[in-house]
Amino acid sequence: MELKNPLYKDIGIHVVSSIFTVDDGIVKVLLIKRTNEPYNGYWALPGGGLYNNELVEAAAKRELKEKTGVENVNLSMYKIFDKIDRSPLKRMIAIAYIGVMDKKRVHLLMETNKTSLADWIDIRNIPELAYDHNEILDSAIDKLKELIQTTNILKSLFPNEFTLAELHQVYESILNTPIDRRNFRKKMINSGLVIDTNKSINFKGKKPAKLYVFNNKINNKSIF
Amino acid sequence: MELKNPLYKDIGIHVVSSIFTVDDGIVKVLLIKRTNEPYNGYWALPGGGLYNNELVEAAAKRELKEKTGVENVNLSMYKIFDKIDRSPLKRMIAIAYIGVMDKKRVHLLMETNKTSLADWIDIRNIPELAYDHNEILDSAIDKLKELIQTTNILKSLFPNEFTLAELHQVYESILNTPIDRRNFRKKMINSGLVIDTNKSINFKGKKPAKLYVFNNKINNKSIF
DNA sequence: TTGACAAGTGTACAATATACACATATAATT
DNA sequence: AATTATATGTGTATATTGTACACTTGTCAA
Repeated sequence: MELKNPLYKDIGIHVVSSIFTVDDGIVKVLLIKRTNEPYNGYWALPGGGLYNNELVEAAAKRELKEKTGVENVNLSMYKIFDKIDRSPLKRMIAIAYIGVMDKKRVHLLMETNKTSLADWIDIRNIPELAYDHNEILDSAIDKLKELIQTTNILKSLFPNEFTLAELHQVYESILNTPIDRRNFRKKMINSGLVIDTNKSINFKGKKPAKLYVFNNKINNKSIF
Repeated sequence: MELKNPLYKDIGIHVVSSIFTVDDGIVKVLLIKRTNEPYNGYWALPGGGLYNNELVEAAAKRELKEKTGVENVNLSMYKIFDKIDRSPLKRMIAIAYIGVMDKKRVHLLMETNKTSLADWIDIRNIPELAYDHNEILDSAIDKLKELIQTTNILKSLFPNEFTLAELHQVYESILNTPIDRRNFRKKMINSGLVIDTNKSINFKGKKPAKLYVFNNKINNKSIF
């Protein structure tokens, strides 16, 4: 096909991921510290350029592994960031993904690899990020709030068994609002998002708590 | 920034739009007949390449106007289509948009312009389309069903006053299911999506029907 | 045995959804 | 002028779901 605009080939495609975890009630996002220009020394969302022979989501996963060491994460595309000047060197269109991980199951590349040092950062205390990544992260947080109410995205945070008390605390942390404990239990069970395993776990001095797992089928209506 | 993959610059970005209308109860989509290779003679969704100096949504609007004559349409990005071989000549990533138009307010370019002839096609009778456009259109139809229940996207179909009977017929056509007339009315009014104008219109031999307009604020919870 | 603790369950009330029936305004007919 | 056909407009009883709130239970430690 004939292309009208000679600069057409000069648009780059980036993938950017906002990976969240909940660490003892604190919602955190996975950031990398840049060690080269542009934005040398700034924190940024992990991401990078798309290769010609890979799918966009595969690129997001590859960059995530290369930059942070995190792998085996489910990603959902949620938005495109395309302002002309959002990257200083050349036009870059960012395709943004969102994901959730269990921090404890991840080994971060804490040694400096070619470009980055990764860490989990409290979302209530995000510094000035490289590029337009503050804007990308803000919209990812909004999307996360939506996704935990309509999908089983938190399955990645609790890949195995969990108690409803643990899940309750995560919902309150992410939605940043108190939720009645008893109604939360009813809604979670009725929504079909979680399944009773008929097993339970003992904590010292407390009544044993039932263990649940996430359902694999994805629901479609909002829980709250 | 150093790019690892020498083929990186060879990925093209396409925009593709699925524009819907409802014509006497029939849901139709705006297609163009291709008049050059590849897929010469096939129907296709209107779209084309992104220029270096324009926003993605602006490209979708520009291509829509060039290929069909349709302008002043609100577009919503809903998905990316990125299979490696979805376009035969070079790798093309399609960014897909959805929109709604009042057919009566549009003058299509029915004369052949450089590449296309446009027409409204019944979605129950879609032919084999160029590229992966059947797949793109199918997912657009699903998205349309979702959007009419959570946004005022149908404002484009009824930019001015309308009766609830007219709107009711459109909902039944798009959702392809009967909806109780009285409950539809209550939900529509209570949802805040529509506003009573306190005006009415007379049809021969029938009780005058109240006229409504769409609210500009966008709701966020499903109506049905 | 008792107390502390968080887990687990129930219930009354409010709000919303659903199914369904009758009254009303207009124009054409007699 | 009264009657009729047609689609508009409104109401209500019931079921379902959401919300607010209180008591009971199982374990460990004192």
